[in-house]
Amino acid sequence: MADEPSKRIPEGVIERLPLYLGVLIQLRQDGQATVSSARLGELTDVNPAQIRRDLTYFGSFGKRGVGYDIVSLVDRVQRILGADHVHRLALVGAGHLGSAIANYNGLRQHGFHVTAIFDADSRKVGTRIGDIIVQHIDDLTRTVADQNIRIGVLAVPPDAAQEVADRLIAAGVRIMLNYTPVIVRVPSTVTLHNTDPVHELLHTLYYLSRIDGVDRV
Amino acid sequence: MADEPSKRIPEGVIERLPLYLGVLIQLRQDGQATVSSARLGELTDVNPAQIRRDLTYFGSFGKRGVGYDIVSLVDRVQRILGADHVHRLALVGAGHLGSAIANYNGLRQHGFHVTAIFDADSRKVGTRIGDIIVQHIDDLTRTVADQNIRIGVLAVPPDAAQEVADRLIAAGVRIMLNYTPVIVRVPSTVTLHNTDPVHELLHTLYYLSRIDGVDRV
DNA sequence: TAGATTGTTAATCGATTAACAATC
DNA sequence: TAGATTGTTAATCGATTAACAATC
Repeated sequence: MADEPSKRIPEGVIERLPLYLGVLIQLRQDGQATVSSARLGELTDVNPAQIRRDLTYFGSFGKRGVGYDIVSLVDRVQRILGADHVHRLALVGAGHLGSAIANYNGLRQHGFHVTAIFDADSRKVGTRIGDIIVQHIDDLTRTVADQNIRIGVLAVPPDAAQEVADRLIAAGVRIMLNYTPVIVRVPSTVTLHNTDPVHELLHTLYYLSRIDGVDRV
Repeated sequence: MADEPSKRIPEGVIERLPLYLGVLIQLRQDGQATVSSARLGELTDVNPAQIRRDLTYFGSFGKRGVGYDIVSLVDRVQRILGADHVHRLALVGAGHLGSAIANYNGLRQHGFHVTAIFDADSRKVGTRIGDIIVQHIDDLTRTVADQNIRIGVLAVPPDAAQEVADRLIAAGVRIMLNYTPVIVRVPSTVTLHNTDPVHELLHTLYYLSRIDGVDRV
């Protein structure tokens, strides 16, 4: 593969690529042709030198004196991330959170297609969220395997999290997004990403208590 | 303040504290009295030396040969983060995502009380989510100021994000959780945290494409 | 050419971790 | 006491950034 890295790529680089991509797509939509690392730095709050360095891990995509061609850079970054083709998603949990995720347009724009939704509540089974009919969770293993789905999203109640995760993995899922507060155990072959609003709030909260006195109730 | 740090605390330390806290609360619930950094390391996937180092930024809370007293460590970490008292939250957007957040129990358990919900859709105004009656977004400024709310959550459509953010900040919000894919601009006095499932997926996706061949459609 | 901006080096900065003396 | 585990130092590791030669 042309984009295959020669050295180990720092985690931080991979975290920033989606950020660059988002801004680049925006610029492309605005009809811009090229962009400098300086401008990209303003738009993303990242040091321009860092942007240039991040990109050179994968090749040299810019033109000295000019900048980066936006259309081709979008293309390169998408290829690096593996976002240049469609990925099917299995969503487990058809509650408010599940519905929000299934209806979120941004996913489809980036090639993420939710093609299966599961719930344990039989009253929800058979209802539709967008184009997809909710299936019973007992059909998870078969459907995920049949559709060859590699990405799973956990939007279930906490006590179901680990069991559902195990089932998804057994059915072939390799990437999991966990929207549950539970610490889910996965084998090292699976990439797990946790999103808990509590963690995020607690984290930002620290800075609040330092900045101003805070009203202690 | 007893917990006031003497040196600059690395960002990573603050990010890990909520993780430790979650596990510690779990252990407390299980009736454990003490925990070693080794055990905490297993449960959080963090190097034990790092846990010890992280904690010593704020004092020495452990006992050599014994470990850490769980009850008092929970207390200390909560105080460090500012999670030892109640924080009111303003939630903007009463759609699926907003409902999911408002109904999420974990928030309340950590002292985060959603006390105001706003929406621009007049059909939603007056309806109830949990205990809270949805207000029209035009009441945002007054309510947020009156209730002295410092934390805002953006769960609105993308094109409304920046404007709502501006209103929240003008009304006194200092911490913002952005569940919108938009890059929101905030003054340096405001702490912003972005959560976009697309970014998270793109990020994990990179590792998938390296691990196995991936089925290119 | 003159001006702009990349790609890359080298210096700096900061974070992680191994190791161990202190001590419960 | 002997064993366990902290707190802390020092070494390692890795990431960020300033600076500038290359070059469009």
